[in-house]
Amino acid sequence: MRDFTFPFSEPKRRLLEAAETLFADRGFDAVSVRDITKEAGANVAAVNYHFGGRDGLIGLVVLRYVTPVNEERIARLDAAERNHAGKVVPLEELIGCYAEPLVSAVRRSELSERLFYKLIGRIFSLQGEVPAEMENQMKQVAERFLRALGRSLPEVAADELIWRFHFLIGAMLHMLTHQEVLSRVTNGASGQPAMEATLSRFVRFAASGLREGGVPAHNGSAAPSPQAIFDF
Amino acid sequence: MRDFTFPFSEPKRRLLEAAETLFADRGFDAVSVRDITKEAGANVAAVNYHFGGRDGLIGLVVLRYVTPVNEERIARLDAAERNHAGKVVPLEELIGCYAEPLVSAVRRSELSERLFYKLIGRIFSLQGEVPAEMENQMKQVAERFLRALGRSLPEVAADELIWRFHFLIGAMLHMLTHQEVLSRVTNGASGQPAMEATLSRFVRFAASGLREGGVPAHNGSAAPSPQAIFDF
DNA sequence: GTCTATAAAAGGATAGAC
DNA sequence: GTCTATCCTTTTATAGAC
Repeated sequence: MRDFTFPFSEPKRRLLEAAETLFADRGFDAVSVRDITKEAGANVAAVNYHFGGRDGLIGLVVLRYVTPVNEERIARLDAAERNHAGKVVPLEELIGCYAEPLVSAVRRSELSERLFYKLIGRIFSLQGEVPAEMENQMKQVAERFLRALGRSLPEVAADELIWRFHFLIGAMLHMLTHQEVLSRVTNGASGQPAMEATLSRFVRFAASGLREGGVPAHNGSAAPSPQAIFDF
Repeated sequence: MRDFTFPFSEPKRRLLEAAETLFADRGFDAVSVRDITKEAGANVAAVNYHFGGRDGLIGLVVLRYVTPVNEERIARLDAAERNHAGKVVPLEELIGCYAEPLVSAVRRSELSERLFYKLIGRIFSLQGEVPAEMENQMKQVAERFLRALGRSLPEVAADELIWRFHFLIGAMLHMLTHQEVLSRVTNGASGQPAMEATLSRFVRFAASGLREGGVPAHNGSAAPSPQAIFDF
């Protein structure tokens, strides 16, 4: 996992931390260079000197959050495939390899859980304007996971699997980034469950959706359904 | 379904249309009042006169897109429950009542499909700063659909169902708002399927996830599973 | 590396003529 | 209702002292 914390001088680190907090809270567009330098106790010129301008800072913030997550995803997938040596990795485990690095990243972050997920949401709603390296990472991760998922779900066509994986990602991001909205909209009926419980719910939901028409649940040595059922 | 098109004068309508296009394309924060008035061929003061300022315009754009969708959701759910007179509405049909109004709204819109979904994405990434009326609508819609889903899935606990519905919403929004990203990330392997096909995939995925551990597919008179399975 | 001072542009809003 | 002209604030970026 790449370490983004070391190569930065103290003022640079403070600027970065201030930027992350403010960007998370108010959104990239709503935070000015002045807001950041003021919060960091630096002068207005500091952002230009250290990051080459506002856009350079945004790009760095984005990569600093996205890169460790994607690297951990690959590392965990490597480990899972090693552990199952040649055999198929259970679907729930694959989903865990993909989703959990996002959850564990919050612990390494200086940001609060609330702000961290808010920042993730803002990064993914940048739409077409994400840094090129972030999209490269997403490509590599998607390719690896789609290959692994394909081995676990041989009865699902490749393009069908892509879309199901896409749905999974949407559900995962929404789960993380819209917890507060859910709580408000349901008048608190969603509860305040620990992230582990929510993640477990998500994994079961997603695994079931990915299988769709195949075997309904995974219990170790269950035989996979020979054919996907399309009855809708 | 409320009609937002009638009560506006011609210049007001032009301003609104320009605002929607620009907001969709560049994001709310990135578009200035001057951009909008220039695009609409009006003068700078027009936005303030007609909408009481920039924020008023944004609020109107949001409600104009969200309200008809939510009203159609309720109308379709009403119709479905009427058609199944007292009996349980099939899960796939409920999901359709929720998701399809978003898809059919694009046809009524002056915006291209691409821009329409981009705008939807921007609205939902406003996070805590959405208009109060939008959140009220979301509350009422969620309440109605959760009740209906609960009748179709009596074996699923209420809070569990809330989270599964939350996952469904995330998958649906991501499906609509990140099609282009998916295509780029998969090097075009996701194809350019018609929205009907994608929606059908989504309905099957979501129904399967909502059932999770219950009966794997719905075929008319299938008996519901007596108990949800929690084996993860 | 860090700061102050300042340039140069763009932002929202409004007063008042028509 | 529509327009022009203008006010005032805030923005990014940089030049140049320390």
